[in-house]
Amino acid sequence: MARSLKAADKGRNLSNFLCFAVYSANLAFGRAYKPLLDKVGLTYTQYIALVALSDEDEQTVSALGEKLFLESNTLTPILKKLEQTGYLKRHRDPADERQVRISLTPAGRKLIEQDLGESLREASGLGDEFPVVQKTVSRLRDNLLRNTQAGDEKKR
Amino acid sequence: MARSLKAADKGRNLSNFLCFAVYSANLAFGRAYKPLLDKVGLTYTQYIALVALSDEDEQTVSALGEKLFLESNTLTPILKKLEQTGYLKRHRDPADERQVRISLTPAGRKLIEQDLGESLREASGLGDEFPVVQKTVSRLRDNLLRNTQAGDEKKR
DNA sequence: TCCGATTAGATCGGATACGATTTATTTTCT
DNA sequence: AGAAAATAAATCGTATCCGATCTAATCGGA
Repeated sequence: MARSLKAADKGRNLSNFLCFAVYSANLAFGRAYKPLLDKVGLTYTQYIALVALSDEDEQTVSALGEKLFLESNTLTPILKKLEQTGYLKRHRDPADERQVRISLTPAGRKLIEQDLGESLREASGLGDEFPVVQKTVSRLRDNLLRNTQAGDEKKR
Repeated sequence: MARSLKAADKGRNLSNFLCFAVYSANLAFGRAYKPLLDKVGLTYTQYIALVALSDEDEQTVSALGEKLFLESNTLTPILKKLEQTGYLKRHRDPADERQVRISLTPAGRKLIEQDLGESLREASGLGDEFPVVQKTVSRLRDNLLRNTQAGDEKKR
């Protein structure tokens, strides 16, 4: 019954890569959210950005980027699109014209109140493990950023 | 000691979103791999594709796509790039000219043998949990695909 | 057999990620 | 005060993802 030691057992097949599990789970989340988000005309990333913005009004682009692990090169186009769609407003901070402050509009806030992802809690099939997995994966992320060059610019 | 019920406690702040944990962990993996992959001139997705190809020679694009949860619209450009770089070869199947067969070159196989991700096992900080998390996240992915519209076209 | 349906890849357009650079503003240092 | 350094956001080019469409090859039924 024990399998012989073929190439696949050397630890290099896909299922042995944690990075692939995370990569593909992320794709799966994107697809699971798609039908829900299509109804409100949002993409997955746009939705996540709105959730982060619901924390607090008048956040700057970099503060938001810190929560989302993204920078202005990625965020600026997304925020401009969300402004066009009417879910948020952007304006330069009069006290420091370099910064752009972002706030949800009532429409944006209303959208977040709907808790679109709730139905996916069941679809995850994790049951009581749900919060544990959440914390574990978050810890994994933080460890990776801390223990690799990925977080180096922060340390300087 | 108990916090009062503010907006953040209603379950909609970022840290309560499993999808965000997965999303950001995936970003973190991409950044952790980046310095390693830069040395061999590969991107994160290209590397994952090579790992999947190391399973077996002469895979078709759709067979590879099934492993990676991707389709030809995403894979074709990546595979063409990897062919240019010299890590794989593509050729039409003479028995069915619709299909393209893909195999690693010796250079591609040599690259995979190096086990580039090994050092990240420690950086993940998961210790003995590593294989458990791997399985749990894979299960999460499979459940999401099965329990949502995301996997619907497969059922028809 | 032959024509419509199916299948496998490829192509195209829109939306992220991200390194590198640019612009505008503010801070710092003398 | 004034020039250099630092900072915040935006811009640009490359590489994914993905829906929709296209093309070429194969299959299937009357």
